[in-house]
Amino acid sequence: MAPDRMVRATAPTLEDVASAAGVSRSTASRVINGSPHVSPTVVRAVHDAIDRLDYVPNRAARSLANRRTGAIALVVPEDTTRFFGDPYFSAVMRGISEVLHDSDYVLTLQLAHEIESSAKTIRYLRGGNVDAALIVSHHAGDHILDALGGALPVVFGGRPIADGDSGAYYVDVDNTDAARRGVQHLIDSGRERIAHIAGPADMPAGVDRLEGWRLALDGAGLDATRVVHGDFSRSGGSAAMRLLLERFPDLDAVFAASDLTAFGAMSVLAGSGIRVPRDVAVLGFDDSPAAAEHDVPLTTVRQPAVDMGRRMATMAIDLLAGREVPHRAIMDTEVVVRASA
Amino acid sequence: MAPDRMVRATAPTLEDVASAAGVSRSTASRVINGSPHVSPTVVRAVHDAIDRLDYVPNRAARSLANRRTGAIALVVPEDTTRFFGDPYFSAVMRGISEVLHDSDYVLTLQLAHEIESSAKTIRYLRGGNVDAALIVSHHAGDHILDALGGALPVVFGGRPIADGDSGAYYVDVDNTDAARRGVQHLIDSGRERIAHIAGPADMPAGVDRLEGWRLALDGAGLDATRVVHGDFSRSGGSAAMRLLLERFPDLDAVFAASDLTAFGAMSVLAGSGIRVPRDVAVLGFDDSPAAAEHDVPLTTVRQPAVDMGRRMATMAIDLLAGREVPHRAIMDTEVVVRASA
DNA sequence: CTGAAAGCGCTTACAG
DNA sequence: CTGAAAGCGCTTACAG
Repeated sequence: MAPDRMVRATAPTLEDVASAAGVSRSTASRVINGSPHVSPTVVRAVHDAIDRLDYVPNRAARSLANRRTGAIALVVPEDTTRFFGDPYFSAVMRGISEVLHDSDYVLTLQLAHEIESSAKTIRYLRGGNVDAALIVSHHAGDHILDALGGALPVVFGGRPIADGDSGAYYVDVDNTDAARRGVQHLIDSGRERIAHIAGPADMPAGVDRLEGWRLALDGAGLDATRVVHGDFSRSGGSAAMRLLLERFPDLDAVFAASDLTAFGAMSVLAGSGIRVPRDVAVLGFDDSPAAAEHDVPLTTVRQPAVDMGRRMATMAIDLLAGREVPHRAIMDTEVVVRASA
Repeated sequence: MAPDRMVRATAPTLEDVASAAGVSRSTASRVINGSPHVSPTVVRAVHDAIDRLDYVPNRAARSLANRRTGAIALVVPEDTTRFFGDPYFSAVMRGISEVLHDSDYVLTLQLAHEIESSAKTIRYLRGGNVDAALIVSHHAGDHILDALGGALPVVFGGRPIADGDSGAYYVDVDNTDAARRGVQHLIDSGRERIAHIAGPADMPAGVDRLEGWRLALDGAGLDATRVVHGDFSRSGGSAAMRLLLERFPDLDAVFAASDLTAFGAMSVLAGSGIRVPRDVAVLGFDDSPAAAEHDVPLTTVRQPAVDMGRRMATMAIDLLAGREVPHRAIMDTEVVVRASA
């Protein structure tokens, strides 16, 4: 077989496999696609032939014949600098990539960095280039869904804006409750003047976490006015912390809407000679890899980002397989207590 | 036309375009592929038909017929946490994505996060699923090239390890000279005890920058012994800085092998009450977006990461188009002086 | 359980 | 400059 393999200039086709196994093309195809109605002997023979010939099905031919592309798009409608700078997104992406890697789908990447490129992306998605789309963003809205017009299954990472009757599929956490529980930890450990560096007011994750903070404080009869908006970024956290210090110098705790925000805040606190957690407790949100490694290990609300990515991919695959899939998957969160609070 | 479009359940094919334009399928195909031998009138008619029908060529059919996939793979053989945590990589990726977005190629993503998945990646790349591969890594070696066996064009981001007669294509900067010039700036501003937090000893970028540091110090007759190895990460920078402070408490400057490393180092310096740049000057490498935004804006050696990504993609496209392409593209660097040094 | 045959939607020599 | 025809490598009813 070996010399045979070396002689052939072109890759083996299904035809080659079939004749090597002594069956028809149809049967070989059935084996490859795992059809249940094939005799064990034949299955054996075909698999042997495949191994011997080192056969890999031609994606294009298969796709043309069965009208599926075998590709799933990952769409990133965020500012890419921010996207890549946020460990939450990397983790989600990793989860997606893992699942797809173990499936027969390939992952196609669409960074919609420019405004005009988003039209191009829509065109690409509608053009039958992929079987489904995964949209990872903090603020993707329904307009994308509308623009897609149901042309293909879409799964969002994070509840899309204006999720009403849109029937969108998404995976998320209960940001409100997660934040509430995190802040409750602050309260339980005796903090009374708890500030919040919120996320953007136009993103569900930002709004919901702010709401959770408020709920916890209200529940404890504490003042919920010490709030400043950040943008989930590190530098935004620094700026917000400076503002907070100026406006509410009496604060004894800060709940940052993201770990990145918390890091920025902590660097300002350190620069101001304020000790964490002695003077000010700091609570983050994410439990990114850096949280545990920080100088002062960060107490934070963990959301299972990698799992969320895995789930997104799995939902898409299930949808494509025609399985029943719930529209929303809400993952568990957990308050991870370390040194900062 | 409109009602016609709404009635048809299935997407228009080349056949539809051809008949709408009153030409044969062959001719329509020629127009679409920009063949020079078509009469202007016909070109017009076909384009009109395309617009009217909102025609998008079927990728699979085209690929099957012309034996090209129209896809380029982005392979990331790095620990993904690190990959996404490093702004250099995001920038490269962005550049790649931009160019491909404007081309007819789609970007396919292969995160080779697990050891075993790398075999799968190789299989995928060899299996005719993509036309070319872009490998972005700090330490990709020739074994990948060997494993690929010349099955498809490959362009590396960063000089691959053991780049001898391998004939690899890559884009990079002259790390040695860039580092040398950066350190020279430190020397020119009067620093005399200049330490270095190096990158890993098994990565070209780490080794070359270390060499550049050494060259500059040697050239000035300064001592080149204050060195500790980091890993390009922020936490690695912190750890290395602590070590440096312990072993060489007299240092008056630090050249960090990456901006991330510099940030980690600066946080330790701040924590130790050491002022930057007054007590210790800090020089980074990258000029990542965060460099300018840092509390103490970072003086650093800029490498044009986005452009490097663009170049990688362009090289691959040129290679696929059969154009002559130099094996290496070395991009310019620049010492960006800000506050930290 | 298996095979012959049609068909997926393009591209590309080959003639003219 | 243009068309008829073959072919790319699969999948999938349709028979048997």
